[in-house]
Amino acid sequence: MKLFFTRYRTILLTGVSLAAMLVLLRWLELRFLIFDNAIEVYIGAIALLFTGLGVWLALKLTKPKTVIVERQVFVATNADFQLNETVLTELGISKRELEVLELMALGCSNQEIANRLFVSLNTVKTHSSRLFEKLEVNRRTQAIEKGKRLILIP
Amino acid sequence: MKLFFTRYRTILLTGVSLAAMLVLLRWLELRFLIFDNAIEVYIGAIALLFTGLGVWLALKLTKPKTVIVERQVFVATNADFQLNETVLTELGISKRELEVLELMALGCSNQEIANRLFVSLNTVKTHSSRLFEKLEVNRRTQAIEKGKRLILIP
DNA sequence: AAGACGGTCATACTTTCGGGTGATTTGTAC
DNA sequence: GTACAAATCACCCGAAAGTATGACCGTCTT
Repeated sequence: MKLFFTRYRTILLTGVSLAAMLVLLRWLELRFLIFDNAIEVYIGAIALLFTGLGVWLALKLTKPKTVIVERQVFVATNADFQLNETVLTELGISKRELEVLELMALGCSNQEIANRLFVSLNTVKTHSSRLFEKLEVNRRTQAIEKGKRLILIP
Repeated sequence: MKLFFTRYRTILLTGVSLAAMLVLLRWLELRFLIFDNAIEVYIGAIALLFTGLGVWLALKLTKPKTVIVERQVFVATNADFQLNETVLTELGISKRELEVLELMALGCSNQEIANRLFVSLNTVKTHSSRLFEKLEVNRRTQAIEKGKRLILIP
């Protein structure tokens, strides 16, 4: 139950808020029928409400406009990186685990890795902890160091 | 196919729920047309209009979200490590801070660094936190990555 | 002498990590 | 068609990491 809620939280909340809005509309409609001199207030409320809805929709659905800000960065040329697949198979490290390791080495937090791989934070934790077992380390920094030594990452 | 679904689940479901909402609105509109007078149609038009206004407002007034793209400037591959002292002095990184960075890159925890340098855990935290400021990073993994790129550590 | 700087340490607090456990689903190999 | 590995996700809890702030003490400079 809790699982279901966390998984579809956004959708549920969206649904609930829409429903609430409809109820509110209905209520306003009833009030309007009773006090029929309040039409301007009613219209105003509607306008406000749906302006808000529009803003929300736009913010929710727009893709971020990308403004490219160039910044010079020093980078060591590791063009000679050749993944050591032998070690990879020997240690039984899966594709996904390697991806996690790569992102770790770039300095990503677990949450950032989760966002990039389109999986949950818990999944990343599972991957990383399996990875640590296979690399026989306890920390992500050690994993990065060992990964570089074993040529699993550039 | 299934992969596609899982990856874009949120987006798909959002789309579906929006579609459902539109259908609902359409249905309500029809009800109004059939059973009631034109006032509801009017209200509906207002709602639509102001939803549009909201969208327009949001799009017009929202600051563009900036995505910083780093342009890579290649630097000679240093097979044998040669500390980049220029960057070191430019960023104002002290000797002690560099030592902490080196040990971090070896995978040491703060406590281990403290033991190795014969200082307290809190001191290591202070050093690392100053280091992060100077390197403009938030995590030790990012510090390691940037340190390697700037050739502060091998 | 005053100030800047680097190094040291502390307290208090928040966030992130990592370990442990259990579960479902899916694709593949047998 | 079942057995298995890989991938996914959840929950709990304690440890580690990181933030913010303040303080003290040498050394070096002006």
